Amino acid sequence: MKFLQLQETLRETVRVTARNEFDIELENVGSEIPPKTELGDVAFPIAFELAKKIKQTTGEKQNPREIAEKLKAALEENEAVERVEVAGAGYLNVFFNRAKFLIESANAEPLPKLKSSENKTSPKVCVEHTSVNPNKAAHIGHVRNAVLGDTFVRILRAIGKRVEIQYYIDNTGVQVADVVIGFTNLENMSLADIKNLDEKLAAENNSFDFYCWDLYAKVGLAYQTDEELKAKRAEVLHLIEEGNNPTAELADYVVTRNVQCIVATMERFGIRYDLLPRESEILHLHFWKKAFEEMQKREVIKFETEGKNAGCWVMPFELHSGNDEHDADKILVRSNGTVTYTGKDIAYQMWKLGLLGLDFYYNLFHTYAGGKQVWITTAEDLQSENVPEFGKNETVYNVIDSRQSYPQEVVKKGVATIFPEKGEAASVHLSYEMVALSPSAAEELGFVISDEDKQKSFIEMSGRRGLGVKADDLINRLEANALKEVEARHADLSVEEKQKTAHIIAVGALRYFLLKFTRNTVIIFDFKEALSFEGETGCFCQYSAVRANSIFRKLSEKGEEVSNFKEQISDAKKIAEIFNAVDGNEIWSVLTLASRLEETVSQAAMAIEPALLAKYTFQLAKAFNLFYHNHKIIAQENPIKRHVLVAVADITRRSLTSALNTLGIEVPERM
RNA sequence: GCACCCGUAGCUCAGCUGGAUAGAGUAUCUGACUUCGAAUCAGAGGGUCACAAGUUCGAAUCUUGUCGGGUGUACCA
Repeated sequence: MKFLQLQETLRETVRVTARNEFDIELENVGSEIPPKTELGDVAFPIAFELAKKIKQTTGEKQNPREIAEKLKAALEENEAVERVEVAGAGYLNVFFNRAKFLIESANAEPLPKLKSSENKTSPKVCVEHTSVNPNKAAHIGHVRNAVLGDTFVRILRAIGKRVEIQYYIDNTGVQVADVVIGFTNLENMSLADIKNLDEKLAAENNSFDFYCWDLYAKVGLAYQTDEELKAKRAEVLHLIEEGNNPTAELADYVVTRNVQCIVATMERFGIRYDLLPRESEILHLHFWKKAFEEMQKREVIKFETEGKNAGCWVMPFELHSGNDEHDADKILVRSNGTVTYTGKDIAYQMWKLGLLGLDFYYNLFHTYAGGKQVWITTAEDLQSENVPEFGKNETVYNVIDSRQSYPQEVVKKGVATIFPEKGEAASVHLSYEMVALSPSAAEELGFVISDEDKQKSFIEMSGRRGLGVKADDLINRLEANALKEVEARHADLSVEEKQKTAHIIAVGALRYFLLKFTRNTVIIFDFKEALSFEGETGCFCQYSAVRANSIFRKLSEKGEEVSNFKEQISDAKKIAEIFNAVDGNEIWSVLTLASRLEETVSQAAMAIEPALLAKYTFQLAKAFNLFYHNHKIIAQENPIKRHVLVAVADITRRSLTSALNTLGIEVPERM
């Protein structure tokens, strides 16, 4: 809608007037939403600032109210503006022409369809998220990562960006080695045995990643007493990295099966990927070697010949001053010649930004329902056809929890040091705080909590300890609860419809629960709160949209279609009377709130904060519920008022639906 | 030690680049289904915005300090 543009136009008017009348250049003109509709639709507390600046430049003392009067006249020239009031010590409160606004909004899209997201030549950005190690099932912490990443993707697309979604597969890390050791040493299984087990699990309706979850925890436990087993880890890790041997083959099977499970889990939450880049290819296709050469050529790393880092290649840093215990420099190549994770990450980041000069080979990994494809990298050229163009991104957003902000800083600064022409702005760490368990939630999961842990306000989840809420378990519980509610309300629906509805509600509940917290808030997981369908929840927002839709279903049954109403919304004078009536402000405030979606999405994109959109969606749903209770639409007798109410309800439900979809939440038919 | 994050109602959290009377949800209490759907709505109580100083027309928001909590600071990933 045109709320955003109107606000920008008014801002420009303020800027121009300040220049012409007072010879003052205003860089950014702040605006705010007045606390009450009665105080206007947008306010500029700019006169105070102008008074100060005039005094600074000319020494002349001017009354803010007089300054505001001059701006008021200029703002009132805009025909979308009904009037401007100067309030308090110098607030400029702008009131829009309500009837005109409604007429224009009735036919506008809540989020304008932007062509550039489909334009193949416009610059592309990359969002990398999920990054669950492929050795176990995903837990709720991983889901926070994926939901944040996925929602940010939807926000970027809504503002017209082309986006590439990657899930990095760390298939040569120690976690994978640990599970491999579990299979080969604790369970004495061969690859064939594992395949048999996999089939058996599938037949029993158990999943491979859940099995690995338990096995990984067992290995962790065994390490505590079995030094010999722990020593085996380095050996297995080396074999996996090297490739082309039975251990690597076994590891590859385990990894691929886990990735399949995790991709399927995420699909349940509406999360899909474009590409799964694997660490093994970064090694085998010599990405690191190329990056290393580039760093040497540009002289941004040095070989230490003495001191405690002797024999290592390091990247010098002044990130933090460093002291006796901790070095300021970051080791990229160990003294034994192997590359650290951060080193590999720099090479990967270079590739993502199109700076490496090398590329992967690709193979189709999976085709989603509806035909969308997800690709995986390979080390050999498999002559795949119709491979999309990956990499070469303008900007890269890495969704990684805040505990990794130091290595992320190294990657960002590292790449920027190697390629000053690209700069630091191209690498964005989309950082967020972890999901932890309250001691009581951990006990509820059946874990024995130490006295020390009981004292803590929260307990970190740990794959190694098998401590965590598994994503599939949680969504299963949510679906079961939702199904009970749907059955109680809509017994007449078919089983499929009930299940589909329960699924949509469950996803809405979980996604909203994870998105309503701002990124740097630690979520202390609480079952009661996460499982709730009441209050500030996704379900609340969905319910609001469902009720709105049911009004239009009823209207449609009576043969009244929305398009007819739009045509009848034309008589500005009569519409104005409705808005000027006692309950006019209430109707108007829902309309203006519904018109702020585009602005909110753009704010969420700028601030990289999906919670802004989640909060807005809830506010809008709440405003609609109030409107719904106070105004009977179908029964409304005054025809003009009825048209206005229908138009406002329609604009609101479309905005609400768009907002929810941008959060990855669907609106069911009935619930 | 150093770096980053956090401290707002009993609890869980919002509060945008400083702006009008600090807001939600939840919990507690009270009311509303013969109505376009009660997974809803209305009302009540509940605050020294950790503490102190500073910046200014104006501070929960910015600066500094103090206290309390978290995370990181690996030749782990």
